[in-house]
Amino acid sequence: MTASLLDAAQDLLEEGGIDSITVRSVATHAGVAPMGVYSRFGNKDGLLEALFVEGFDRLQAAIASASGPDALARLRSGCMAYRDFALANPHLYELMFRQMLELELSAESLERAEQTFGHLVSRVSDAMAAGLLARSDDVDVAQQVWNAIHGGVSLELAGVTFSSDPERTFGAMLDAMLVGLR
Amino acid sequence: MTASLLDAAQDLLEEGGIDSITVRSVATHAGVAPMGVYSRFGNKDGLLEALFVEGFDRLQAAIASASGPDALARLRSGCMAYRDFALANPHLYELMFRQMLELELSAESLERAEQTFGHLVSRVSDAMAAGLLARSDDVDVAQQVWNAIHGGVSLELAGVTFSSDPERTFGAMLDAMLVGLR
DNA sequence: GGCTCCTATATAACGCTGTTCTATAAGTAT
DNA sequence: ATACTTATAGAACAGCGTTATATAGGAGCC
Repeated sequence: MTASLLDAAQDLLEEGGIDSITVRSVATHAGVAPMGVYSRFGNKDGLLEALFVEGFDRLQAAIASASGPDALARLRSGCMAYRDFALANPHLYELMFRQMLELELSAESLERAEQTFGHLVSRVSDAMAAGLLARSDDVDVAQQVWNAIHGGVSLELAGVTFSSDPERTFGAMLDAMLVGLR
Repeated sequence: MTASLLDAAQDLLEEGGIDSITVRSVATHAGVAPMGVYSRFGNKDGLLEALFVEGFDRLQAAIASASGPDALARLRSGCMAYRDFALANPHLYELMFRQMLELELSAESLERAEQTFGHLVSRVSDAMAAGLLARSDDVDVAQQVWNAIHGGVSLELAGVTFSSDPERTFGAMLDAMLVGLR
């Protein structure tokens, strides 16, 4: 039941964006009465929070699956996977970062999101250990990288791209960043 | 009348965020009946679009006012001014980029936003002309810079900063970016 | 000046939203 | 088999954006 509600919400999200997720639409799509959302998730925000967590888990898996010949290549590959995930799940990505602004999320949910960031920190740390990035605070550098890739993805999803080849521009930004951090 | 409605909307936006902007609340705050919003702006989206345009105009002014001893310093200073603007007007900044996703804006409104980007392109172009950045497509490079600073600002506004000193981290990201583009 | 027409504003209503309340059905333990 | 707890269904409430209707005000003309 709780899974079917989540599935229904994801379907509606993919199909019609955030606004098409309403308590009634999700419940109907899952073949349940609206009250089902409240008994399972407390309220609509609880349902959105579950989507938030699932989104970060999937994002983390996408980053983790990236590979490469050396630590810096794996970092770069993970960042490209980050972009691929966002472009493949635009509405989910939007929801994940909008909820961060609007909802006050539970400690557990925030930790799930931080775990994803932790993966990025590890990759940065590995690259530093391999001498491929200048040694400094790995969390700080990971934050800088995340800033850049999140911005690139956000503007691309918003349709604000003045580049003819967004993927190439994204890669070029990433390379400039990594060169500057070397 | 149309100015007082805009002022009322800005007041409510600053005070309570995007959700506190409702047709009724804005009209009441401006001492007008709800219908006034429709006669002046067509509908609520028209009002939000007016806020969007005004936001980009103010952002452009903030970037333009930045100065420095050379072209690269002026570019960097403009980026820092970009961050200052966003932190000083968090809800307005959120609205500006959310509307880009949700509303389909008029051609004129989009052009106003593009003018702001044009200022950034000019600063990049100047830095290239002065030999302080590697010569390449200025629009493409400006996009990369915008990606990075928008991401940094967005995550900071969302409260997703694992750095102890966000301003320093933002500056470090910017420097890494500019070094990589040299 | 008085009358007509047009425009703009106010009021009420419609359909939608999230949420809550009440009553009914189902399932379990004794 | 009965009693009690739990979950579900349905209606109802306040708020939202929007629309339709009715009323007031001002401009143009005789």
